[in-house]
Amino acid sequence: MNYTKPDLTVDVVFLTLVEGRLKVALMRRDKAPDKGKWGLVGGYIHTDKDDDSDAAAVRTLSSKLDFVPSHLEQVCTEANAHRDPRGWSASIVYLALHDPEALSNLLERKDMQLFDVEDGGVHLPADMAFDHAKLVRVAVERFRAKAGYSTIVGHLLPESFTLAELQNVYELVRQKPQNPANFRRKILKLDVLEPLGTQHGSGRPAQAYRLASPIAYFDRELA
Amino acid sequence: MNYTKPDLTVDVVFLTLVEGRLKVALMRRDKAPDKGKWGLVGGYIHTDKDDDSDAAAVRTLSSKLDFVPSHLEQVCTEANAHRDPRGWSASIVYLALHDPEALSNLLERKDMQLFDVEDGGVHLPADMAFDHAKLVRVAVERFRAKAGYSTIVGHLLPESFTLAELQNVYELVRQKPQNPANFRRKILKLDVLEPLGTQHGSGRPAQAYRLASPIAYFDRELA
DNA sequence: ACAATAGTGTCTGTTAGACAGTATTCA
DNA sequence: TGAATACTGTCTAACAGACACTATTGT
Repeated sequence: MNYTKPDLTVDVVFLTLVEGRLKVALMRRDKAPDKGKWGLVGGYIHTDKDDDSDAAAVRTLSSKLDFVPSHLEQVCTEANAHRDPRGWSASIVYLALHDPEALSNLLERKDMQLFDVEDGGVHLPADMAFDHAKLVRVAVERFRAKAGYSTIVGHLLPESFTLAELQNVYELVRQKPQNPANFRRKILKLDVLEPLGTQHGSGRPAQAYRLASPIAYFDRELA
Repeated sequence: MNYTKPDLTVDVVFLTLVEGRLKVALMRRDKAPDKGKWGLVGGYIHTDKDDDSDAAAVRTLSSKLDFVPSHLEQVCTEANAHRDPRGWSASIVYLALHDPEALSNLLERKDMQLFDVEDGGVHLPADMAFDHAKLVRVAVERFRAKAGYSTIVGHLLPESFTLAELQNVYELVRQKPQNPANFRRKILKLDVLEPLGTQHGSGRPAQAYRLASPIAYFDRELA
């Protein structure tokens, strides 16, 4: 058994929704390699502190952003000889989602910024660290796909939301307009929402809902 | 940066279909730890030989089984402090599929055997190595789910197959009987099959097909 | 001719999509 | 009262599921 062990890291693609556009949180790297470039929130797995890779992702988010998002799931593992100039390396990629409300204080940090991932990522920084542009693309693709057959998009909204808000998020993520009457019927029939109070806006007040469980799956594409 | 690097391995859940039952290929471990127990086809990533983790999976299959399956995809990565008694370890889990035809010669090897994964895995060996029982469960679950909205099950059949054969596989994997007339209409309308010649059996000969592409996805559950 | 398997026609209930209409609030 | 937004009713076309029927082979 003579071979060098690869490095093992976690990288988190943290998405949120600002002004109707999907954004990813990137941090400016303060260390070589790729110092100064924008990269994902990530870091080495610490075998002395992390019980498993999920815990490593949570610890990384806590320590770098001081924040734990409402949804976190593993996407894939990117592992090859070329992604890091230092040599063979593996990164367990996570997708994180949270509503933007709680993020305002994070945005004042100079080393973190939200970048628009819409339009195929043309608004991302031109020279991102390592293969992180690809990791963003893969995670966003997975997210858009999963949005079609699950309630995952609920995590981009505050806990309590109206059907109009939910429909709006579906439309943004799936890039397809929905008919309000049909959207309402479809999602209510799925029985995944729990009614809360009413929410007041500029017209008739709307019934508020929350997700009955963190995530539910459908057997057909909803939107 | 002071921490010990975790071990990084690939483990392949190799499934095939024998006598109408889904089987997984397991090998008897010839080394400690867990020597003598049944485990997945797997091994360390060799940073000197493997360009990426997919290549490591292929090399492992080639060297241990002398065989490369028709379908191979990454499922997830299981990474924690407890799965290997030697310490923190990460395994990139792969799902592999192949029709059983080419496997007959492999079955004569004493260190490899096919185990039935049906009925919730009750026919698997009682004491499997490491967390491999869980890895089998996760990969089989993923496979059954993906079978519902893709042509992935085609890889459990020879390249050329009839609709009756395909329907049979769907029924086995999804554990739900299908109406032949409706199944035929649904799958043909999806336009994922390419007609070949005809295949003769004990009644009227059937049109043979093959997958038009290695895998295609549907927007609703097919079966 | 008959058994066996492949494939088609057609009816019915359910669902998706379109869109008109009603309900409830605020200014 | 009117603007704005929430919600409901209803029509139609498409589709899923059930099942009766026809087609083509081997024996």
